[in-house]
Amino acid sequence: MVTVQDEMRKGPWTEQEDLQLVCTVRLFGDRRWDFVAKVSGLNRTGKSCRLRWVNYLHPGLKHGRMSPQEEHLIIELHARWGNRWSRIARRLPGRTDNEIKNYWRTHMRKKAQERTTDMSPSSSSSSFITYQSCLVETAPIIRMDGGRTHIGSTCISSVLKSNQSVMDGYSMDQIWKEIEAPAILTPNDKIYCNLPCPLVPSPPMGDRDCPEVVWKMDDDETKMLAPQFGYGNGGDPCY
DNA sequence: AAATCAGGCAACCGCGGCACA
DNA sequence: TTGTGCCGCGGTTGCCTGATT
Repeated sequence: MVTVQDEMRKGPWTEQEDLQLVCTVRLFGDRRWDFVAKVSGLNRTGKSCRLRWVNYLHPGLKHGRMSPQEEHLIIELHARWGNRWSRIARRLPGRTDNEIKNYWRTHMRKKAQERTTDMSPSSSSSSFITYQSCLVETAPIIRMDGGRTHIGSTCISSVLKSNQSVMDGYSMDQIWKEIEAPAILTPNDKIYCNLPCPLVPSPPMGDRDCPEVVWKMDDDETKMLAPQFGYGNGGDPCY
Protein backbone atom coordinates (compact mmCIF):
# COMPACT_ATOMS: atom_id res chain seq x y z
CA MET A 1 0.00 0.00 0.00
CA VAL A 2 1.35 3.34 -1.01
CA THR A 3 0.94 6.03 1.56
CA VAL A 4 0.31 9.65 0.79
CA GLN A 5 3.69 10.39 2.20
CA ASP A 6 5.33 8.16 -0.36
CA GLU A 7 3.71 10.01 -3.24
CA MET A 8 4.82 13.44 -2.13
CA ARG A 9 6.86 15.29 -4.68
CA LYS A 10 10.08 16.99 -3.73
CA GLY A 11 12.58 19.15 -5.48
CA PRO A 12 12.24 22.07 -7.82
CA TRP A 13 8.82 23.39 -8.65
CA THR A 14 7.51 23.46 -12.19
CA GLU A 15 5.62 26.39 -13.69
CA GLN A 16 2.53 24.26 -13.76
CA GLU A 17 2.82 23.55 -10.07
CA ASP A 18 3.36 27.23 -9.41
CA LEU A 19 0.19 28.15 -11.21
CA GLN A 20 -1.81 25.49 -9.42
CA LEU A 21 -0.56 26.79 -6.12
CA VAL A 22 -1.26 30.39 -7.00
CA CYS A 23 -4.82 29.63 -8.00
CA THR A 24 -5.43 27.56 -4.90
CA VAL A 25 -4.01 30.15 -2.57
CA ARG A 26 -6.14 32.80 -4.15
CA LEU A 27 -9.15 30.67 -3.53
CA PHE A 28 -8.46 29.52 -0.04
CA GLY A 29 -5.95 31.89 1.38
CA ASP A 30 -2.44 31.38 2.58
CA ARG A 31 -3.01 29.97 6.00
CA ARG A 32 -4.14 26.37 5.92
CA TRP A 33 -1.29 24.92 3.97
CA ASP A 34 -2.19 21.30 4.49
CA PHE A 35 -5.59 22.03 3.05
CA VAL A 36 -4.12 24.06 0.20
CA ALA A 37 -1.77 21.23 -0.61
CA LYS A 38 -4.60 18.73 -0.77
CA VAL A 39 -7.08 20.84 -2.71
CA SER A 40 -4.52 22.04 -5.21
CA GLY A 41 -3.93 18.54 -6.44
CA LEU A 42 -0.23 19.01 -6.00
CA ASN A 43 1.59 16.08 -4.54
CA ARG A 44 3.37 18.41 -2.20
CA THR A 45 3.29 18.81 1.52
CA GLY A 46 1.66 21.86 3.00
CA LYS A 47 5.02 22.84 4.24
CA SER A 48 6.50 22.73 0.78
CA CYS A 49 3.61 24.76 -0.60
CA ARG A 50 4.00 27.38 2.06
CA LEU A 51 7.70 27.68 1.42
CA ARG A 52 7.20 28.07 -2.30
CA TRP A 53 4.55 30.70 -1.78
CA VAL A 54 6.41 32.65 0.84
CA ASN A 55 9.77 32.60 -0.86
CA TYR A 56 8.86 32.82 -4.51
CA LEU A 57 5.25 33.26 -5.49
CA HIS A 58 4.14 35.83 -2.97
CA PRO A 59 2.82 38.89 -4.83
CA GLY A 60 4.72 41.43 -2.79
CA LEU A 61 8.16 39.95 -3.26
CA LYS A 62 10.96 41.94 -4.75
CA HIS A 63 13.17 40.09 -7.16
CA GLY A 64 16.58 41.51 -7.65
CA ARG A 65 19.65 42.77 -6.02
CA MET A 66 19.52 44.26 -2.56
CA SER A 67 19.56 48.02 -2.56
CA PRO A 68 22.21 49.83 -0.54
CA GLN A 69 19.52 50.85 1.90
CA GLU A 70 18.46 47.27 2.32
CA GLU A 71 22.01 46.11 2.82
CA HIS A 72 22.57 48.75 5.40
CA LEU A 73 19.40 47.79 7.18
CA ILE A 74 20.34 44.13 7.17
CA ILE A 75 23.69 44.90 8.69
CA GLU A 76 22.11 47.06 11.31
CA LEU A 77 19.38 44.65 12.23
CA HIS A 78 21.64 41.64 12.21
CA ALA A 79 23.91 43.43 14.62
CA ARG A 80 20.93 44.05 16.83
CA TRP A 81 19.05 40.78 16.55
CA GLY A 82 21.52 38.25 15.22
CA ASN A 83 20.15 35.43 13.10
CA ARG A 84 16.53 36.36 13.60
CA TRP A 85 15.95 36.31 9.89
CA SER A 86 12.20 36.41 9.91
CA ARG A 87 12.28 39.37 12.22
CA ILE A 88 14.76 41.16 10.02
CA ALA A 89 12.69 40.29 6.96
CA ARG A 90 9.68 42.07 8.42
CA ARG A 91 11.65 45.26 8.28
CA LEU A 92 12.44 44.75 4.62
CA PRO A 93 9.20 44.72 2.69
CA GLY A 94 9.35 42.35 -0.22
CA ARG A 95 12.28 40.40 1.11
CA THR A 96 11.98 36.96 2.63
CA ASP A 97 13.85 35.54 5.55
CA ASN A 98 15.33 32.95 3.25
CA GLU A 99 16.56 35.59 0.86
CA ILE A 100 18.10 37.65 3.59
CA LYS A 101 19.66 34.60 5.16
CA ASN A 102 21.21 33.54 1.89
CA TYR A 103 22.31 37.04 1.17
CA TRP A 104 23.99 37.41 4.50
CA ARG A 105 25.84 34.15 4.21
CA THR A 106 27.13 34.77 0.75
CA HIS A 107 27.77 38.48 0.58
CA MET A 108 28.21 39.79 4.03
CA ARG A 109 30.24 37.05 5.59
CA LYS A 110 32.52 37.05 2.65
CA LYS A 111 32.96 40.76 2.89
CA ALA A 112 33.42 40.57 6.59
CA GLN A 113 36.18 38.06 6.07
CA GLU A 114 37.81 40.23 3.47
CA ARG A 115 37.69 43.13 5.84
CA THR A 116 39.28 41.25 8.67
CA THR A 117 42.08 40.10 6.45
CA ASP A 118 42.99 43.15 4.46
CA MET A 119 41.64 46.09 6.37
CA SER A 120 42.66 47.69 9.58
CA PRO A 121 40.61 46.77 12.61
CA SER A 122 39.79 50.41 13.18
CA SER A 123 37.50 50.48 10.20
CA SER A 124 33.93 51.12 11.08
CA SER A 125 30.94 49.23 9.80
CA SER A 126 30.47 51.83 7.12
CA SER A 127 32.98 49.92 5.07
CA PHE A 128 30.23 47.47 4.35
CA ILE A 129 28.49 50.20 2.51
CA THR A 130 31.52 51.15 0.51
CA TYR A 131 31.86 47.63 -0.71
CA GLN A 132 28.35 47.46 -1.95
CA SER A 133 28.45 50.85 -3.55
CA CYS A 134 30.37 49.31 -6.37
CA LEU A 135 27.58 46.90 -7.06
CA VAL A 136 25.34 47.68 -9.94
CA GLU A 137 22.13 48.80 -8.40
CA THR A 138 19.12 47.93 -10.41
CA ALA A 139 15.73 49.25 -9.58
CA PRO A 140 14.05 46.66 -7.43
CA ILE A 141 11.40 44.83 -9.29
CA ILE A 142 8.36 44.78 -7.13
CA ARG A 143 6.03 42.25 -8.58
CA MET A 144 3.04 44.01 -7.25
CA ASP A 145 2.00 47.18 -8.86
CA GLY A 146 -1.71 47.12 -8.51
CA GLY A 147 -2.14 45.97 -12.07
CA ARG A 148 -5.62 44.76 -12.80
CA THR A 149 -5.17 41.95 -15.25
CA HIS A 150 -7.83 39.35 -15.02
CA ILE A 151 -8.07 35.84 -13.86
CA GLY A 152 -11.42 34.42 -14.66
CA SER A 153 -13.15 32.02 -12.35
CA THR A 154 -13.23 29.68 -15.29
CA CYS A 155 -9.49 29.57 -15.18
CA ILE A 156 -9.40 28.74 -11.52
CA SER A 157 -12.08 26.13 -11.62
CA SER A 158 -10.69 24.45 -14.65
CA VAL A 159 -7.30 24.45 -13.09
CA LEU A 160 -8.62 22.81 -10.02
CA LYS A 161 -10.62 20.31 -12.01
CA SER A 162 -8.15 19.21 -14.56
CA ASN A 163 -5.00 20.16 -12.76
CA GLN A 164 -2.84 20.24 -15.78
CA SER A 165 -3.53 20.70 -19.44
CA VAL A 166 -4.92 24.16 -18.82
CA MET A 167 -1.54 25.28 -17.67
CA ASP A 168 0.43 23.78 -20.46
CA GLY A 169 2.25 26.51 -22.23
CA TYR A 170 2.08 28.94 -19.38
CA SER A 171 5.18 31.01 -19.04
CA MET A 172 6.47 32.48 -15.84
CA ASP A 173 5.37 35.86 -17.12
CA GLN A 174 1.84 34.62 -17.30
CA ILE A 175 2.07 33.14 -13.86
CA TRP A 176 3.31 36.44 -12.51
CA LYS A 177 0.39 38.16 -14.17
CA GLU A 178 -1.94 35.73 -12.51
CA ILE A 179 -0.37 36.49 -9.19
CA GLU A 180 -0.59 40.19 -9.72
CA ALA A 181 -4.10 40.18 -10.96
CA PRO A 182 -6.08 40.59 -7.76
CA ALA A 183 -3.63 42.72 -5.95
CA ILE A 184 -4.52 46.25 -5.05
CA LEU A 185 -1.70 48.14 -3.52
CA THR A 186 -3.00 50.66 -1.08
CA PRO A 187 -1.07 53.62 0.21
CA ASN A 188 -0.55 51.61 3.36
CA ASP A 189 1.13 48.81 1.45
CA LYS A 190 -1.74 46.52 2.22
CA ILE A 191 -2.74 44.22 -0.55
CA TYR A 192 -6.24 42.99 -0.78
CA CYS A 193 -7.71 40.21 -2.83
CA ASN A 194 -10.51 41.46 -5.00
CA LEU A 195 -11.71 38.10 -6.10
CA PRO A 196 -15.20 37.26 -5.01
CA CYS A 197 -14.12 34.32 -3.04
CA PRO A 198 -14.59 31.62 -2.09
CA LEU A 199 -15.76 30.18 -5.35
CA VAL A 200 -16.20 26.78 -3.85
CA PRO A 201 -17.47 25.71 -0.46
CA SER A 202 -15.16 26.93 2.22
CA PRO A 203 -13.14 24.54 4.26
CA PRO A 204 -13.22 24.97 8.00
CA MET A 205 -10.50 27.51 7.96
CA GLY A 206 -11.52 29.57 10.85
CA ASP A 207 -9.61 32.73 10.45
CA ARG A 208 -10.01 33.74 6.84
CA ASP A 209 -10.89 32.63 3.36
CA CYS A 210 -8.93 34.94 1.19
CA PRO A 211 -5.30 35.53 0.62
CA GLU A 212 -3.97 38.83 1.61
CA VAL A 213 -0.67 40.33 2.28
CA VAL A 214 0.25 42.98 4.69
CA TRP A 215 3.87 43.90 4.89
CA LYS A 216 4.53 44.95 8.34
CA MET A 217 6.19 48.28 8.51
CA ASP A 218 5.80 49.44 12.05
CA ASP A 219 8.02 48.83 14.99
CA ASP A 220 6.13 46.05 16.57
CA GLU A 221 7.37 42.95 14.81
CA THR A 222 5.47 40.56 16.97
CA LYS A 223 2.12 41.00 15.33
CA MET A 224 0.95 40.45 11.84
CA LEU A 225 -1.78 42.81 10.82
CA ALA A 226 -3.55 40.39 8.57
CA PRO A 227 -6.06 38.89 10.98
CA GLN A 228 -7.39 42.30 11.79
CA PHE A 229 -9.17 42.82 8.54
CA GLY A 230 -12.19 40.71 9.11
CA TYR A 231 -11.78 37.98 6.56
CA GLY A 232 -13.60 34.75 6.74
CA ASN A 233 -17.12 36.00 6.29
CA GLY A 234 -17.79 33.35 3.73
CA GLY A 235 -18.38 34.82 0.32
CA ASP A 236 -17.78 38.42 1.11
CA PRO A 237 -15.58 40.29 -1.26
CA CYS A 238 -12.15 40.30 0.18
CA TYR A 239 -11.60 43.88 0.97
C1' DA B 1 36.62 24.27 -26.03
C1' DA B 2 36.43 21.51 -22.06
C1' DA B 3 36.98 20.76 -17.23
C1' DT B 4 36.93 22.45 -12.70
C1' DC B 5 35.69 25.53 -9.09
C1' DA B 6 33.05 28.75 -6.45
C1' DG B 7 29.05 31.46 -5.59
C1' DG B 8 24.18 31.98 -5.39
C1' DC B 9 19.84 30.39 -4.56
C1' DA B 10 15.87 27.26 -4.01
C1' DA B 11 14.24 23.80 -1.30
C1' DC B 12 14.28 20.46 2.56
C1' DC B 13 14.67 19.15 7.47
C1' DG B 14 14.08 19.34 12.33
C1' DC B 15 12.46 21.68 16.11
C1' DG B 16 9.70 24.75 18.97
C1' DG B 17 5.51 27.19 19.73
C1' DC B 18 0.72 27.86 19.28
C1' DA B 19 -4.15 26.75 18.64
C1' DC B 20 -7.77 23.82 19.20
C1' DA B 21 -10.47 19.80 20.52
C1' DT C 1 -5.16 19.93 31.46
C1' DT C 2 -3.40 17.25 27.97
C1' DG C 3 -2.73 15.51 23.35
C1' DT C 4 -2.52 16.38 18.52
C1' DG C 5 -1.83 18.80 14.41
C1' DC C 6 -0.25 22.74 11.99
C1' DC C 7 2.63 26.71 11.22
C1' DG C 8 6.78 29.30 11.24
C1' DC C 9 11.66 29.72 11.98
C1' DG C 10 16.54 28.80 11.55
C1' DG C 11 19.97 25.68 9.84
C1' DT C 12 21.56 22.89 6.19
C1' DT C 13 21.92 20.71 1.73
C1' DG C 14 22.19 20.22 -3.09
C1' DC C 15 21.73 21.89 -7.67
C1' DC C 16 22.55 25.28 -11.21
C1' DT C 17 25.16 28.76 -13.43
C1' DG C 18 28.90 31.71 -14.36
C1' DA C 19 33.89 32.39 -13.85
C1' DT C 20 38.37 30.71 -14.15
C1' DT C 21 42.06 27.76 -15.65
